[in-house]
Amino acid sequence: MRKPCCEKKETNKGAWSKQEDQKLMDYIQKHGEGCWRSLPEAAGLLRCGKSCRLRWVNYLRPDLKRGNFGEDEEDLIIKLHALLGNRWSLIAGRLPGRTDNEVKNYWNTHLKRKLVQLGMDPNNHRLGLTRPSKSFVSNNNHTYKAVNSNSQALNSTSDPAESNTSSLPDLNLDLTIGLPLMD
DNA sequence: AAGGGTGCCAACCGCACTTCG
DNA sequence: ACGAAGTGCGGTTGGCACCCT
Repeated sequence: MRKPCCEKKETNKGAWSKQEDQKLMDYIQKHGEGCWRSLPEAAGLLRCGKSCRLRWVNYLRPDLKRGNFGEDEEDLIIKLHALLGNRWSLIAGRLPGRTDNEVKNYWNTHLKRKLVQLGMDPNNHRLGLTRPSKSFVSNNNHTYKAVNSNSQALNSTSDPAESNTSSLPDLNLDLTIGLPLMD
């Protein structure tokens, strides 16, 4: 059994103060990202490394685009979710300035409901169809799993990309991931 | 004005994966 | 090859703000 990351020391929890944000930003500006475990102590923060990373990634990063999602972003999220399921980090990776947490929250609060209103099942993006949450065997003996229920969904014998093509026939998204540019 | 209900979002938790000695 | 440590990801929750009665 693995120890929790912040067991040894007393750490702050809950909302971040402005001072804490400032300390974290100052430290990362000077030293860059990484070494999250040792960062809190080095930066003078009573937080666990995980908490620091989350705060930076989801809130403090300078390239974040705050504010409402545009219609094009909504469309893209819906299409990507149809293809990838709940792979929020992958989906967020296609939306510059958006974080996985933000995309996930937006999906759960807005887009899920929107699809339901349009008569679509948010789990599989099919019109008027719902699948049971557990895996089952379909008529043609393919085993399906609910796309929403876990991250292993794409490993099932019939992945969402394949099973959703009937409702999203014209998608042509380039999902290749490029290597970061080196100097 | 007050209390309850609901929605939203930031943050936490636990697990899986990756890296390193 | 193996185990420990570090990191990332997705699900869930807590709490605040707003709305309705």
